[in-house]
Amino acid sequence: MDSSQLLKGVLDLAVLAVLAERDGYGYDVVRRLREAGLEDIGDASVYGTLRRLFKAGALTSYVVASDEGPHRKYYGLNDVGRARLASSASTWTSFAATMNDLLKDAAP
Amino acid sequence: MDSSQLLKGVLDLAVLAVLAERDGYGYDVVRRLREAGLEDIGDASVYGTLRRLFKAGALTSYVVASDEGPHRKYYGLNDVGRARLASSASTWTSFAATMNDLLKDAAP
DNA sequence: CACAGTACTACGCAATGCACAGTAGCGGCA
DNA sequence: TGCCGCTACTGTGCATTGCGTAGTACTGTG
Repeated sequence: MDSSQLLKGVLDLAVLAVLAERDGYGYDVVRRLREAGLEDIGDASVYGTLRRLFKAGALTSYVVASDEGPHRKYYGLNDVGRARLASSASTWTSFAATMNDLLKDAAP
Repeated sequence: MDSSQLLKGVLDLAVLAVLAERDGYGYDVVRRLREAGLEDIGDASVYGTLRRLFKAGALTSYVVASDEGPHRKYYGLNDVGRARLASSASTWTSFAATMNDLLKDAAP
């Protein structure tokens, strides 16, 4: 099964979760998500998600010059983002529990 | 958070799971999914999924007359469907585990 | 200077859940 | 009889969103 569809609606949550640990810029978020196990994630998806979340008012953004490459656009959570993370996380948790029950009944 | 996006890529799995318990027709599958906890599921989504899975060769289909309403189009798993259920279930399980780890780190 | 790695942007596609509308059979009720 | 509500299914079109691809641009290395 292609796991890409599983990310729908969850990528926001995943991005918020890694930014909750510490601020990060796009390329960095991609690497952290891949290290966390989301290996097949596309970089364009992450950049798109960051822009969406920022546009939705859930993230702060500041540019930092780097001496190891181009400038870096850092993102961090604000109050809206933290609230969104909390609410999304609880929705995810109960949804995952429901799915696990379903699967348990089907394949005991 | 809107849970509808969470269903992306998982509705197939949920439908396969309920059909693994026993054959069912569209309306019945909708009810069973709602009882299982997927309360906001739309009926058109389920009918669409059943058609998609059938077209993909994962389901058998037979029509049964009913004396309590219109005819009922039953669906059941075949070998392809069972294989798909097993593979999707394992993908889901590991994906869910990854997400739970991510969330645990973010909100300990 | 070519090239690899880093970092970001923009465009368009494909999958899919869902709303809405339509068709149709059945039983109950006034 | 006529209407309503429940059951049951189909078809159309839309919105969201992850991703592929291409393009821009900076830095250090050989």
